[in-house]
Amino acid sequence: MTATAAAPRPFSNALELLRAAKLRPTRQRLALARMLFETGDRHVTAEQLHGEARAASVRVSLATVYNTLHQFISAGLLREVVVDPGRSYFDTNVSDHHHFFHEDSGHLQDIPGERVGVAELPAPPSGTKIRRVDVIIRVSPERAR
Amino acid sequence: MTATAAAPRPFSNALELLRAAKLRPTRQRLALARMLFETGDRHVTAEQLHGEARAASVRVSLATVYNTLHQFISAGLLREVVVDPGRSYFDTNVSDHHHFFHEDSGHLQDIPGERVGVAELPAPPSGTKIRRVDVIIRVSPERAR
DNA sequence: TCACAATATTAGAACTATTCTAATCTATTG
DNA sequence: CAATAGATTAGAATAGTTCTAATATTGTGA
Repeated sequence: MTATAAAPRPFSNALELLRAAKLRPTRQRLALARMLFETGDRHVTAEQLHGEARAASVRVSLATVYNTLHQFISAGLLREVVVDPGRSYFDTNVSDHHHFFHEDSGHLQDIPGERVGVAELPAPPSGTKIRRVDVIIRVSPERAR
Repeated sequence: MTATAAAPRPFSNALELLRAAKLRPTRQRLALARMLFETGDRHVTAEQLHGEARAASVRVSLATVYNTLHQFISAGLLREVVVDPGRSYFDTNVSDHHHFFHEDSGHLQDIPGERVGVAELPAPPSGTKIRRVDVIIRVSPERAR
């Protein structure tokens, strides 16, 4: 049993990753994939990523950034984290984990380790199935509020 | 020690509740408070509440619905639940509890009992304080997806 | 009760994040 | 290298929410 396309990460490079996801390796997708996956885990908004791309002289439209992010989600390379009304965060860490959300700065941070979990997970309402459990720990500066 | 203004709920009526929150009992606020608090726990969006009001022939603008919801949040009568990008839910249950979110229908539901909690709550990042812990269990119809 | 000041409400404009459209461009395949 | 399927784009459109500034209502103190 060797490494297969189903494995969620260890892609040595963006090109491989796009191939595995059956997405044409266009200039834009390659650049975005590199920005997202070649550094450690990241939490970005579409606007942030777009800004970053332009700052790096990658010519890409905001529409393409959105398209690409959604394609990456469908491919299981990315997941969306909902913490702020009217702003979507995209998380490159797709393993089971949860988040600290810094309410003042809007910064999102993985909770390290596998230490957080829900005690006594309740049964889902009948006829439904649990798709995901999100734990958001909202924090703000000690003295604030 | 009799009932005081600090107690979060048992208000027999909307008028009392507004008084305790130091909000003038205007026609609109009274109507909205009744719709929100005189039946059991509710989860509504601003648009839903607005529609309901109009259906009940309460003349109130959407702007006022938003203003009022935010004032109720500030007064601790309501809390916001963030589960859906670009849509805010307002929850009349302000006690410690968590939610099932039905991804297909957009329906939000309290998880009954005090059974859900986070095991081994991690320490917050230094310099910060935990303001709230949200657990969202996302469900969808058994067969769907 | 009345007049006044403080507070609320409103319609509609504005704003933000996101999605859509349909025209143009690019990658892949034979 | 031509044909075609798929990708990108600018800009328009949309959805939810907030803002603005004009008007209306409420509580108060005489």
